[in-house]
Amino acid sequence: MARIIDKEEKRLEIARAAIPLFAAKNISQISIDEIAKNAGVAKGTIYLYFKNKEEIIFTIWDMLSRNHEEAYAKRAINATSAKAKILEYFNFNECGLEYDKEQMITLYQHSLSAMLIDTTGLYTAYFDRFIRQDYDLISACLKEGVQSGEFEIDDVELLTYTIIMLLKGMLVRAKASNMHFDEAQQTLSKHISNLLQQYTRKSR
Amino acid sequence: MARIIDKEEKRLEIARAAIPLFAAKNISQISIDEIAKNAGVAKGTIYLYFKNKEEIIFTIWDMLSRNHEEAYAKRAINATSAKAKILEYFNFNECGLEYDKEQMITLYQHSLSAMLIDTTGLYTAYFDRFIRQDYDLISACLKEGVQSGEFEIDDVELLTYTIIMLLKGMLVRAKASNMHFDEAQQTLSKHISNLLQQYTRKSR
Amino acid sequence: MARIIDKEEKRLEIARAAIPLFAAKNISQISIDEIAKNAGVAKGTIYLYFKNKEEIIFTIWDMLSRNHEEAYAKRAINATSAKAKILEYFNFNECGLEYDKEQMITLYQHSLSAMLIDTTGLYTAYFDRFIRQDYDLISACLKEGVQSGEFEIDDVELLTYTIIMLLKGMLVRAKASNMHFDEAQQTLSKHISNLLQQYTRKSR
Amino acid sequence: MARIIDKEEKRLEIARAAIPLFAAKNISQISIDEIAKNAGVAKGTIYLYFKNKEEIIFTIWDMLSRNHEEAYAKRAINATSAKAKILEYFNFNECGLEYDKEQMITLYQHSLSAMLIDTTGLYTAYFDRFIRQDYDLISACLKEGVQSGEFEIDDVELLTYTIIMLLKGMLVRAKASNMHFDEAQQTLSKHISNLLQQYTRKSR
DNA sequence: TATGAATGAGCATTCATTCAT
DNA sequence: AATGAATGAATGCTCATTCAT
Repeated sequence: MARIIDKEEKRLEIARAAIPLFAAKNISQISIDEIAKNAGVAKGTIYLYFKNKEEIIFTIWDMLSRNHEEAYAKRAINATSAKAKILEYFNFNECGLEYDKEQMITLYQHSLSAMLIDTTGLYTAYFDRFIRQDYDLISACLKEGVQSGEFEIDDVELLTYTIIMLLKGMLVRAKASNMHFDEAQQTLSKHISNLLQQYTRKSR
Repeated sequence: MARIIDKEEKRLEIARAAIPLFAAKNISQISIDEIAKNAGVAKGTIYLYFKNKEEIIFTIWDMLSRNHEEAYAKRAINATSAKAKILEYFNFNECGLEYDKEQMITLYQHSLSAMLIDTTGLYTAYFDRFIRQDYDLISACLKEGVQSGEFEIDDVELLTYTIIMLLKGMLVRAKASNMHFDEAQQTLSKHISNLLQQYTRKSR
Repeated sequence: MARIIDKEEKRLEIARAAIPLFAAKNISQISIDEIAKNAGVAKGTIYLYFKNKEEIIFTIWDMLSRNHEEAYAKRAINATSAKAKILEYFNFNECGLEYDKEQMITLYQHSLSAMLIDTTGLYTAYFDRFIRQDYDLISACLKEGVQSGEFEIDDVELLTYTIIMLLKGMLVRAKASNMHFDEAQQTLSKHISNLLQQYTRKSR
Repeated sequence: MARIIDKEEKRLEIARAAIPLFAAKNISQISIDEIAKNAGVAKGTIYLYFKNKEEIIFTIWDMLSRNHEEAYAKRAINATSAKAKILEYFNFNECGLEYDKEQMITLYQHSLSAMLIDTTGLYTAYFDRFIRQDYDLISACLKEGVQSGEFEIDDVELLTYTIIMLLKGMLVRAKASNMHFDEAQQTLSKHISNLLQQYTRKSR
């Protein structure tokens, strides 16, 4: 009998151990050797769990994304308005209690960076999936808000994309202005809140 | 004097010759050798004009930025409203007739990417300067619009940043959705136009 | 006793399962992992039956050699002349019905290749044994032919080696010219037949 | 001005320096590092003169082949008979005075080995070219001999290939029997001589 | 007997930069 | 000013073999 090992758990463990590395440096600047040492395994062991370096970063992004989704699912229940729901979706405070928030934002920025120079289509496709997810949720909220009379919106699609673009824009600005997580989070919320205010029915 | 101009001209020539390369590939994927061959000079010669690879890309970005500024300066004269002025500022159609538009947007995306993973602060500082330029111009326009009664804006700074973030967000979205220049340009204009509409005084 | 037979049988089974692999690729390009998967056992199990990778290929070559010997033994009975006997010895058509002929010739070529770059002496010694076997049989046939008046040969040893070298040369030529088994077999037979013709007593 | 360097000469120098390595070990067992150190240059320098490892070995083989051709051209003039010409063609004694003969035969054996396991077609194509060269020369000699009445041959093509195959077979046998150059050379000559004797017109 | 997780040495190739000419 | 030959550090990935279970 071979050693009993939860392959999936070990996989995630290795990925988790690599998070600080990926948050500190550019993907291309991180060597498999470093990742292995950080995870406390040999170089070859990495390849028992991941096909290549890219798969590691994708795994990390998946973990973060799932964490965010789960955290949002819990909090969304308490959201009383469509606006609150959307703001909650863009609240990255409570997702991934276990992870450092500064690391999280950096990872997000790195994923954005990787996508922007992607020539293989791999990163682009991966990223596009997330944009679609965001699109579905936000447009659903907006439509719900329109239905309930909370919002008055001519072009829901347009506004949905405006909001999505604001998030990406915020990540860029946060990096350029050297913002910390909290400031970036607050600024983003303020922007979205202010934007939605414009579409909120005044007569109520 | 003539010498200095010659030297500067050769510098720009080398940089210009490298534009297609930088538009086609990631910065890290372009070798000095390629740049030298494209410029028709020897590898060592590159180092007579540029301290390192990064200086070349900065030079290119400077060229593009200057082109855009100049093109905008010409067109801004004809803009009758503050809104028109802002939209004109985000019109990248006429700047740099000599450059391919698709290349331009790609270069912009690449600069964004480089900034997002910058650990030296070099790219970040460089990028931040552009954001500040944008900020100054847009906020000036908005204030002008408020003064003239065209707009009604509570928080000019906030709106200024919203607009700036929309541009960055558009670049990200364009890459993720594999948009071509024209589509991206039109979409951006529509977003900004729609946004400014919300702040346009209705009673007129 | 039964145990031992079982063990030997499993050994051969693993080796047999590896034949297509060794025929398709160079020895150094085949991993133990592949061999294990092809045999339906775990990697570690391979090492219970073979000391190392080389032992596997030796086992395969032994199997093929034995098959050929057995097939020849059956057919040799019907050979009426010394010439026919020799030609029969170089007839690889009926040996190893179970194996693909193209695979067999490739395996032979690979063994030749391995021997030619052998620095350990392991492959060389192994190969030399086969050459000796061939030598014994062919020279015996030739002597028999001389005795019976079928042949007229000055230097039996020389002719024996000429024939042996023709076989090796044929394998080389078959690879270089991308010949299939049938063509190679026919060409070889023709060469040997023609050669022996020169030593056949004409006055009969 | 850059240093004046005879690129082709340096290329050959590096290749020449690698000969003992390629004679001592299998191609795949030789690292670029070793080749560089043997040539007294840095690893990267190798790639200024060769596209990859294979190009080095091909260059070496080319050198040997050219040497042999040149040496043969000189000696062939003195050959009085077709038989002498052919034997001279298979005399590797005087070609490449500068090279060690044992190394030469080993290199030839290694080239054979590489071809026999070639799956890319690269080595096979390279090798096939040499076989064709041999074919052209030998068949020309044989035809000449037939014309002059020296030989009586039914099937020149067949005999040509027999001779070619004998050379390849000799290389294999030399390795298997651990022969040194001189012995192998003499044995080969004897085989060919004896073979051609069979086709020599007796009535003269 | 059988497993399969873990190991870690080994290697071709690229490329920014230097500097002798 | 211009050249381009030379450098050598840096790295992802494979795989035979071991060994705890």
